[in-house]
Amino acid sequence: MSPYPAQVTQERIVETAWRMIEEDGSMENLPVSRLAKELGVKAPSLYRYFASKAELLQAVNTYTLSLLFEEMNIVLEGHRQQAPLEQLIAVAKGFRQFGHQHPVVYTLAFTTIEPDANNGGQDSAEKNQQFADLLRLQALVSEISGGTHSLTALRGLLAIMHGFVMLEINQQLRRGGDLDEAYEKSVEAYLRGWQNST
Amino acid sequence: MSPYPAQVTQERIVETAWRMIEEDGSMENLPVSRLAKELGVKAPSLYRYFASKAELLQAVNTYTLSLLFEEMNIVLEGHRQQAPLEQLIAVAKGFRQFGHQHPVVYTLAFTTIEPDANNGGQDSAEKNQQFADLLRLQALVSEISGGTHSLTALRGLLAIMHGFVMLEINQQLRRGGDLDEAYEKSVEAYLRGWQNST
DNA sequence: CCACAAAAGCTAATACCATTAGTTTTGAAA
DNA sequence: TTTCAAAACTAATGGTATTAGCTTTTGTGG
Repeated sequence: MSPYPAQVTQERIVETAWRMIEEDGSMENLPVSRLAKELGVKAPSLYRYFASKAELLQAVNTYTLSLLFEEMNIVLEGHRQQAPLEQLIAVAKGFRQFGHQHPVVYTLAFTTIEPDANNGGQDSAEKNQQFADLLRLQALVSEISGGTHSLTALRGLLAIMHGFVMLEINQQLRRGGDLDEAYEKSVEAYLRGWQNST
Repeated sequence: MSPYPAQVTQERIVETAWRMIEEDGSMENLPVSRLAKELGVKAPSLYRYFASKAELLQAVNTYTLSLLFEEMNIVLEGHRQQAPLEQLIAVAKGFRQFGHQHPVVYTLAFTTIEPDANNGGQDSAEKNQQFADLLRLQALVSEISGGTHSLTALRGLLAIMHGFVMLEINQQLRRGGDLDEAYEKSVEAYLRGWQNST
């Protein structure tokens, strides 16, 4: 069909970059040249697929978030029959586990400031799906906090999950003790706190 | 005493870098050459004071954390007479305010992985002071959670504060609503959750 | 007042990286 | 077999951190 069939695809570039960033353990230590070599291609060729390295990293972040949300959905599916509190705790555990499994790309995804009006109307179905996932989570939270504060309560839950994982990844919680337990107990305390607040 | 008195000091380099990083709004867009020019000096001269740019950024982070802890202490001083819950809420507000006022250096300080055994025994009094500050905070938390879980409860508090601020800075909480209120309500819920857990 | 030594700064060079311009290769279709 | 457009390549540009080696500065001791 096409003269000179492509040797790489956007998807393969993104997934390879994603893997290499995580393996290298550093966010910025992936020269385009090294990525290109891994793909069996020279560096300038990649600029046919991405306008800049920043745009590539943006795609990596989108990929990371899609994996994270997918993981959360799987967890929810596995706990369908349980009470909202148990479901939320399960989600929280899955969230943290994801952060531990992919600390570098996780951090990258949550610390890159995406230039707002940059991508005109790229709602991208990705974002729509993630929005729906969050609504689903909010519905669960709502059953604990009551509907009036469900968005507020969801935000706090996201904050405590993300904050804990980030502090752990950056080794800012090292004073001994069981961090697994600290995480679960904290999430439980947070949700319990919303229960008693008509 | 010394022939040829220095035109810059470590302290001035760090504080200038700190200010420029925040003003530029980007963590890595501060070439050593630009920092040097601002200091009225050429780039290589700075290597007399720091072994590498990474080491300089490390010093910037230490400076950021010292300001943050100082701020928290000021808040505590101003709320001496109040109940533990009010003191902790005040601290939480101050923490978030600091993050908003210095988002770039804040993020940098909390996302730079410091190579553990790098600096041999640099306990540096800075760290000791911050450790003492955290103990003071833990004592307050203890009066709500009970002593048994005070470290766990403190960790959760740090997580919710840091997580919320980080999500805000990276614009990952944008769905309208009052974020000021969401933050305060979430922190309150969290602490309330620890109260009922003998 | 003068010379000197060492601290501090400077110039020049190296190696690396992102990105661009222009050229070459490839394979399907005519 | 010739053509052509996509895709990849080579070569160059401009910017960066960092190093090596030289020059300047100035307090101090003669």
